[in-house]
Amino acid sequence: MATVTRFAPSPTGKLHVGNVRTALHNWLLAKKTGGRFLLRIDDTDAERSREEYVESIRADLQWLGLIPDGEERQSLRTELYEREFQRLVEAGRIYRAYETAQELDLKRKILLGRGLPPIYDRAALKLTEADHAAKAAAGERPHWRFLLDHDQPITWDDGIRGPQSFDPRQMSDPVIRRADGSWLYMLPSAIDDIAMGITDVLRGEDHVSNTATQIQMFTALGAEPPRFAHEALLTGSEGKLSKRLGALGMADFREQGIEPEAIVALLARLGTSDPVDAALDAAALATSFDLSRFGRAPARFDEADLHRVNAQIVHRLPYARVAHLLPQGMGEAAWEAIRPNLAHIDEARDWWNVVTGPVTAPTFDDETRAFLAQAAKTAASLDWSADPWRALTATLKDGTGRKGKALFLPLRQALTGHDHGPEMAALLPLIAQDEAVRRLSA
RNA sequence: GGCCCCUUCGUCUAGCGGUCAGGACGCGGCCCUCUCACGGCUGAAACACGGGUUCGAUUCCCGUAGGGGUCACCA
Repeated sequence: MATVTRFAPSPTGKLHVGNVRTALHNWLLAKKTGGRFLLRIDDTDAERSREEYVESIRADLQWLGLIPDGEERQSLRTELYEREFQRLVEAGRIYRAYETAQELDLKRKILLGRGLPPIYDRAALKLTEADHAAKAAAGERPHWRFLLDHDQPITWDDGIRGPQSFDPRQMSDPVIRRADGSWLYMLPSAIDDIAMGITDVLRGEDHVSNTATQIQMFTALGAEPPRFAHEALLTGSEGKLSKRLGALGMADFREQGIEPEAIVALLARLGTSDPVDAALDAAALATSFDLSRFGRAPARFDEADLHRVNAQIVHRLPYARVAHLLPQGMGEAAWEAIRPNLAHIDEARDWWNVVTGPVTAPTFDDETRAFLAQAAKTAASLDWSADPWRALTATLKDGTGRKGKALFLPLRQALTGHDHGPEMAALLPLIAQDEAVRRLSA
């Protein structure tokens, strides 16, 4: 059976590096075997879900090149949840409860105070039909809990963490539906994973305890649980996922001149034993993607690393990929000449301005001015279409005896106004001959 | 606080009782070179701490410290 993975964000905020990393890994896991990667908008929480975030999630995935092979939206699937819910009620796996949030909170605090784990006491399970009728008569509507099977130990072989086992007696029966009928995360997620044919659930380790209870849901729903893997979370340079990093969205990176390829390349490998590969094509990263290479300790995300990878990526980007981002008139030859000197694509403009001019050269001493005057004369007589830089420097070398830095640096400075920059052999042909002569004569 | 996971160069990590503790990124040096970048060579750089077990611990066990996660009518 082909691999089917899913990325299931709740649209309560913008995607940050942590989310994106999980999305990417799911994409890689699916594509590695030619499987499918699905997007599921987990918007059961109507209070916190916002349409603008749904759109920004889609846009960010698009930008990153993580195109979903399908999209579902939980708020549109409540009929399915209702059906499955009824099945579980009839099977006795869901029961009614009436404690208020405040009461539950109090119970938890009491348990905690006595040094006991804050597990729900199942008081509502002991209610009789008469009790329920009385509650109803008093206008109290129940919320609903999933009944964990205490006699069924929970185990799975985690793709990253290895064999896992949980004792359901140590866990609370999760509330799955509010009194107003709205859904909580836990059950719809399991129902959808079944309905969508998800074979592999890869998510952050903040979900391991959810996996434990959801495994019982899969079983109760009559389905074989998918494979699970939980990756260690990312931390910022000062531990945790810093507030700053958590708040940084893809749009912020975009504005900083970070290319999606750089984010993909770094996040694909960070926390694994594979070296970062500045690949332009995410599919190439998928081939070597392997859960067994993941560490179990939280990895640090360093923005400086991202900028470094970005520079490597920019140095490899083909003209076709960037043409629409370049200044008017800047062609492929110019891009290839300038590209190695860029950390960000938009810096191409600076070097293109050097090509088109005007440039401001430093002040030269008399001897150098004489040399440059001779260079101007030579340049004027050259065939500009035939490697003018080589011809120019060769002629001047013979004519003046200058060599090395003394030969090249003044020419570079006069022609570009800088003492560093792209290779002159590639840059000079881009500068018009008369313009070059003018700069050398100035 | 309970439970779970984790701790090897600055960073990401390999290691699965005996290794000069390896690689990658970064950093230093050299080479290449008109500059920057690339590339090549090279150098510095780590087993959190304390007890065990063992002929021998980075590796196994216990403890301490530290980090992360989780214990919601959030996802």
